[in-house]
Amino acid sequence: MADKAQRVRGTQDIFGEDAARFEAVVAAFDRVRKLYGFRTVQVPMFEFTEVFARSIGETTDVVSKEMYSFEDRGGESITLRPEFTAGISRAYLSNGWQQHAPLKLAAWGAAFRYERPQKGRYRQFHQLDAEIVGAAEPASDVEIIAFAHQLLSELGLADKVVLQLNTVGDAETRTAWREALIGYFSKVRGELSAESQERLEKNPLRILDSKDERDKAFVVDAPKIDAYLTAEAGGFFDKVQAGLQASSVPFARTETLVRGLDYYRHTAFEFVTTHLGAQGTVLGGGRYDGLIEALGGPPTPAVGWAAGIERLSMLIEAPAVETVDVAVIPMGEAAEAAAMGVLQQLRTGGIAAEQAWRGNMKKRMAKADAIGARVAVILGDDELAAGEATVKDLKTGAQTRVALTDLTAAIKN
RNA sequence: GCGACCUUAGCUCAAUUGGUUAGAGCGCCGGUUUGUGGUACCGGAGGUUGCGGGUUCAAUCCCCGUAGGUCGCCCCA
Repeated sequence: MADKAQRVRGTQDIFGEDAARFEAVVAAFDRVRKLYGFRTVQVPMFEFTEVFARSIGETTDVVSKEMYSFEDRGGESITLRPEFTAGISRAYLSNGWQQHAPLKLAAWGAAFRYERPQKGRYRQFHQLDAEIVGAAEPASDVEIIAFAHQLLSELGLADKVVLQLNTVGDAETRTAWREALIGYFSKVRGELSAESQERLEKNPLRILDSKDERDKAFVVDAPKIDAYLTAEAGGFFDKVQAGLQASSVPFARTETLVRGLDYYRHTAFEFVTTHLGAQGTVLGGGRYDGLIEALGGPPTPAVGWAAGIERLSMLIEAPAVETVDVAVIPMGEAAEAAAMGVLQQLRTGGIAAEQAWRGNMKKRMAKADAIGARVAVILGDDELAAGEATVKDLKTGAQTRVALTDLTAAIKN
């Protein structure tokens, strides 16, 4: 079927139960976000390539080989967003949103990454995103993590995920720790996995969460960040942990948790599950105090997270199927014409209604069941002549004649 | 980017060591006397076996390529 219309690899057509799951996740996000005072923001789906290159880091995989970049007709290099943080930070600068700081923002939508598709991993995927820009206080870290925790709890995932928490320290800490790690791993370089030998050059921190047994043996005794934390960084992390405890948000200190993207400082966290195979991270984030500066702005503290909507969708219980309350069943041509008016009356009255317009009476009743209707409005020549309709309660089977003008009220009761 | 497995009706799956009209369930359409349902029974439509090539008298089944999916690595949500 070479000619059969085919969708682009790694994209999805979300429908039926999948669509209901997706919607349930977004609805929960929108509900909880309001409880925490996060305002919605819409930023472009594409930006100048430079926005992502400068903020995420030229050497990262995301930038160096996973972006959907193209030249537009004006000759500008444009990139489909691979994540939300860079675009939101850019918007913060472009629009002078410093005046609103600290600014709590929530966004959701599509993001794009050219990767090998797997379960829970797509080339066009969808994220929930939360950011607090312009707040250096550890309380903001606590708040945004509490937000994430409540969201996951309301999605029924409290027992399926674990919050892993770590700090990568401030710039000074990070530099010192990084040097120590490079020194330590360089001595055993030859015994590391090929991937980790490469990481040693590009991103030594990531050796810590390697899955390779050869690496794990050395990771155990690798320099710990706690020994390199400055007094300030250590104090910050203490306050975050205390705040989480006060907020009843359970977490597991995970010393090997590091961030792949360059802009992170201090707090790093991930909600991880064992129910999605290799795609364990369901929500991840941290503090990125260095990012806005990297975009050419003033030093601006910020903290945020992103969650994969598809991954969350796969974990939650299936939502109840959507139903339509009323099925209007006309029999005969005159009734079919009259049904239009009945439908309009019901719908404008706030009642979900559909018309069964195909097949004999039996088929139409079956249609009523199929859409989950609890009431059938039957319209035939008899009823029409009397200006009435037969209203049938599909649970009890009870039928009553109701004047057409009273239909909406009668069904609402 | 690397490795492995998978790909048969709209959906989920069958088809004996390659053998001649590729089956079932669900769904869909129609019917079981003319306006009453979620069950049952009967009938029907629907497939160039992902696509391309090769081996063979013969391929859904073997080989190669290609596209997509799945699992792992990498990376990450």
